[in-house]
Amino acid sequence: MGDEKIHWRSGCPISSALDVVGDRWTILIIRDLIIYGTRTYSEFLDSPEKISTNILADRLSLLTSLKLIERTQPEAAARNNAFRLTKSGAALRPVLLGLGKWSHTHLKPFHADIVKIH
Amino acid sequence: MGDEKIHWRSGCPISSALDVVGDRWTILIIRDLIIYGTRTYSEFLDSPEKISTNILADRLSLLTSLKLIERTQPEAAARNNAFRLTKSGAALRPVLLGLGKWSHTHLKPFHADIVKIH
DNA sequence: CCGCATCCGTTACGATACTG
DNA sequence: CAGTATCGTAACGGATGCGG
Repeated sequence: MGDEKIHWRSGCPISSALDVVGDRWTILIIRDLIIYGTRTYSEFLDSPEKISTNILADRLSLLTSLKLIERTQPEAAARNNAFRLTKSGAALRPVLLGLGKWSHTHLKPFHADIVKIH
Repeated sequence: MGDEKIHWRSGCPISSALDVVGDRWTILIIRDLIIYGTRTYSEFLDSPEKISTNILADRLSLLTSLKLIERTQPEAAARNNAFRLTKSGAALRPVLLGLGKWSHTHLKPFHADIVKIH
């Protein structure tokens, strides 16, 4: 359920960051939290990229175990619950903004439909 | 071989950036170019994370077609060749530095062996 | 209903062997 | 040395089931 141990490929900090967020979906979940204020499981499912339920559950579990996100009411039932960023997760904001800016500047020739955030 | 079309999941710039560099290896190749001055195929293979030959060839081909990197001597034979960043690829530097900094600050509790770059 | 877990076909990865 | 071919394995992705 997502909390299987991470395989750290090296001691390089960039490599280690990718061992955590270096897949197609994890950063999108963090984007939803940082930029769009997404909070619940079904709100994440509504994002335009259409993550599937098992992947979402797996990543939420992993991000929780690494303390990038946490549940707003740890004691409450799942249906009443929501997620929010921790300081650690929120600290990824400049990275995401940098990615978005780079994308908008350098990927336009290959993907004309890229829009600006906000 | 790597230049198959990219599937753009949405118009979101962050999502689009991940459609290009959102896997475990692509950013490491760019890291090698930006931070360690790696230039040749065999030098990439020597990185501590040990990318395999087919993945490396595939990613180099993809990054070339998207003009994040280019060959230093396009006309020369493969064995005499090397890669370098284009402006577009080099523009990812702040993103990589941000990732490294985040990692060093927030991943230490889970991976004590993280070292600093340089 | 909502938040997952499970099943299962398909795709991507990763190690190794091999070729020009 | 710079790749390509092959093939076993792991991850993904969609459908569905199920408990609270």
